[in-house]
Order: sequence, then C-alpha cells, then structure tokens
Amino acid sequence: MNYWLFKSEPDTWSWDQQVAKGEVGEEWNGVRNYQARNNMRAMKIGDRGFFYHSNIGKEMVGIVEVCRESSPDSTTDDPRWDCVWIKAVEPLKRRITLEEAKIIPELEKMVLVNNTRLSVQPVSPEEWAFICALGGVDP
DNA sequence: GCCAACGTTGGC
DNA sequence: GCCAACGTTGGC
Repeated sequence: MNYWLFKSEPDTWSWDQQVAKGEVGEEWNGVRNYQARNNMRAMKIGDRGFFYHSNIGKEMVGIVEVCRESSPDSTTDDPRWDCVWIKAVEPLKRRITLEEAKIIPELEKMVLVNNTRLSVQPVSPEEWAFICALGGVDP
C-alpha cells in the first residue's frame, strides 16, 4: 500500500464535492504534469491519499482511496494524459494546515512543504501515520 | 495581485 | 541538446 496527496483548489473541486460522489468516486482529471501523472500511474486500487485544499484553506481535509487505476483522462484526446479515480473515505477530525506542517519536524521532508507546485505527490508511511494521528483518524 | 519556482515549448 | 521565452501553480 502506498500513500499520496491530491491537491485541489476548493473553488474548482472541493472535498464536499468529492464526498458527494460517494462510493463511485470521481475521475481525478485535468492533470497535465508528467511527474503528477507518473505518480498516478504508480497507484494501485486501495492506495490511500490525503485530499488537500490549495489556495483556499491550504490544509489537508480528508482521506481518499484509489478506486480505479490509471486510465485515459476523459477531458482530453491527448494520449499522454491519464488519471486514476478516487473516492472519499472519511474527513480528518482535525484539519492539518500547510502552516502547521511546515513547523513540525516530522513533516519537514514532505513534498507538500518542499515542492509547492506538484499537484499529485507521494507521502511516506511515516508521514501518513503521523498526520493521521494528528488528524484523529485511524491510519 | 504579485511573484518565485518550476515546467514546457520551440528556435537554433 | 541548449536555452530563452513563455505559461502555470500556488503561497503570500
């Protein structure tokens, strides 16, 4: 099992919208960055990730699960781009802000803290467990 | 709204 | 294959 983090501007696609999709989940489309795409290609069904609100909030808000492995992005005909589907699992009982992550020594290596521009990124098992504990949810 | 960091494109 | 120009992301 691998762990990830998905960024979205809540203006465009929010956690609430993701939750509303229920068990079916939603295509994580629109990614046009090779690194982010490669991360999605590496995902397996059942992998988990944090759902992060960029720009507004700048915080991790919930847990999602990969429910369909990488397949063509329906929003483009360009064969370079494909994406996974994810579904909401549960909200964090306490949201973790970027500001907070930056000052926590255990999280100083997080991609979120060090590469602000990567929209789909890996999270280490240690970071995953640490943030789940902070967020009040089971890892 | 600004701008730093980063990616991509395309001319050479 | 280099690099200048340009575009985008996202924190501030």
